[in-house]
Amino acid sequence: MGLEAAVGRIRGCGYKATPQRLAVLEAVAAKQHQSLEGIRARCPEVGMVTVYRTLDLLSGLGLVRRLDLGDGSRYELAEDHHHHLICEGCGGITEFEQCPLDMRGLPDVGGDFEVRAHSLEVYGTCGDCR
Amino acid sequence: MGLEAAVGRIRGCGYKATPQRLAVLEAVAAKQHQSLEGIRARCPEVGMVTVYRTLDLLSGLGLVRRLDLGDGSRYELAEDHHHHLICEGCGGITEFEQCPLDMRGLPDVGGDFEVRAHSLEVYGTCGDCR
DNA sequence: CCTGCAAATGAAAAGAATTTTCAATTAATA
DNA sequence: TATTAATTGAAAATTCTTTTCATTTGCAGG
Repeated sequence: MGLEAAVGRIRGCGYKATPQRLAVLEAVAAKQHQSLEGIRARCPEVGMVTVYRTLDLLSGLGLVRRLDLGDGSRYELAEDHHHHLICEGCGGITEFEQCPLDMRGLPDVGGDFEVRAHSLEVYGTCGDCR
Repeated sequence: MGLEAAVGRIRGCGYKATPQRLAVLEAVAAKQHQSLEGIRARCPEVGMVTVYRTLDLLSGLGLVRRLDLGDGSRYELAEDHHHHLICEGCGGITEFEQCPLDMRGLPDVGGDFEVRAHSLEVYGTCGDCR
């Protein structure tokens, strides 16, 4: 999603597209899986409080996704559906698009439970760390 | 895993099986997916600091698992391999054992990346909330 | 069954992280 | 361009977590 599309989404939901909000969004977009600290460093002109509030807002709008991979919160641009490969050696995070799930046959799924989304994290050791 | 087995595991790793540690472990075991607050309520005789330290220890020993399902940290007894079905309506959490993953064919997996574990959370709406 | 000692505990303090408050500013509509 | 409600940011408040350190205790060895 481009910047203008994001502006549209923000305005479309009745919020203002302020420079601070766009700066935070761009900071998140600059690199996937950043911590709050990393994001803050990329938009130092935006006050801390506003960063917190904006990440909440953008998460609520579905523009940004909050991750928890074991170390505090991280954020990523919510563009495509993907999962994470996390190396326990170096902490590196890789994304992969291919979705190895087959929900058919799950007990409740398809019956009572209506699936909206899912998240999958795979932990292990990457080639370099082995 | 029974209580004695847990005591064995704690002692076996060179730690003391104190009443506080057992109380925290039992508190976690009383109900899956409890928040810190919930656990604390089940062992009010144990100091807050000790609860924090004990959960760290038990996680490290692999007796307890820390979850993050969107709202702060939750804890569960690390017994069997299972995944979570999370209802976004009522917040209810259901476990399911069946593992709908087929990792074969994943790009890096099986090649460079050595998988140790994975976690899968499925979000949606349960029957009651529909 | 005692004893000694390193490990563990808990209270208080320190330190982080996050949220609230509120006056001043600003985006967007008419 | 004027108006207005939303937004911002600084400070304060609150909440969460960790550190410190004196006291207590589990448990291995005698």
